[in-house]
Amino acid sequence: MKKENNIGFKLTPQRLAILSYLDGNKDHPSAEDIYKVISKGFPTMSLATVYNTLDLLKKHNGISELTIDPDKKRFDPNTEPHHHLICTRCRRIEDVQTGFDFSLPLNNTRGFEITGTHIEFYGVCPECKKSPE
Amino acid sequence: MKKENNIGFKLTPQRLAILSYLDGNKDHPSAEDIYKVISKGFPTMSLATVYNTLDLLKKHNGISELTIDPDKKRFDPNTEPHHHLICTRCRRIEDVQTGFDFSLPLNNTRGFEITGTHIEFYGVCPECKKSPE
DNA sequence: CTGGCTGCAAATCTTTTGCATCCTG
DNA sequence: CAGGATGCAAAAGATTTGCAGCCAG
Repeated sequence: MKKENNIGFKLTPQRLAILSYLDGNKDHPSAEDIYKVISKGFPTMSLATVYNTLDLLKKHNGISELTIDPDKKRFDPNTEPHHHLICTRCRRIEDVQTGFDFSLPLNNTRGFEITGTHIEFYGVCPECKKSPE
Repeated sequence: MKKENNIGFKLTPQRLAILSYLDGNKDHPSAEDIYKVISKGFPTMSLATVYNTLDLLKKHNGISELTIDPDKKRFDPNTEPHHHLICTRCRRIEDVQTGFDFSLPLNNTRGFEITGTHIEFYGVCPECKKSPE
């Protein structure tokens, strides 16, 4: 079988490692996070390759890039529309499935043609609530 | 923007320049944007001072930091709760006043204690709609 | 005089890019 | 051999930090 998938790029061992790490991952990892984990069992992995692969996946709609974290980009293998719960203490990010979709009242769109909506719910997660401040 | 800034820190000329530039500003400028504008009429302004002042304002709730732009932090002198319309082509960001506040259904909070909500509406602004792609 | 502020430069951190090398077909 | 992929290192951008000098109270 050809080492090529249906969307036009080669599935090299490095890319497979990244793909399998991301598959089903709910941690919204950064490029660095991904690199650290994968390079343990895959010493030749390069950070540049991680970024390359993430770009590739982004372009092919395999992942989405989150702008939630002010310090770095995070990536989400869940490309279905959904929202996020963000802990303001530990920066944990959890998915919130939609099912309560929300539209901007038409008189408020300022002439924009709306193509998507993302809601961020900020709060304190159960873990952090246990310890004061 | 809150004008209680006398409490706790000095209003130096540099800080006043930054404050007056931000006051009422609807452009959601980055630190660099602020620096570029102010340093024209204020040649001794330093980028570090811009960052220092922005940090100070952030701590005193005079501004909020937006995580909307993947490439850099942007700052918003409007500290009232509100949401944003983001043009995916030109990256323009416009305010959307609330008035349709939105709560996460209780059974979805995953144990988080919600403290705030921010909605991002993505779309194409009137200007960008004029020109194809 | 003292402490806070400024501005410069250096340092950090994240992300991108250039390029030589290495497959793989 | 050709083209894509990898990995290293350098570059680029944004932000932070260290520090000496300055200024106001």
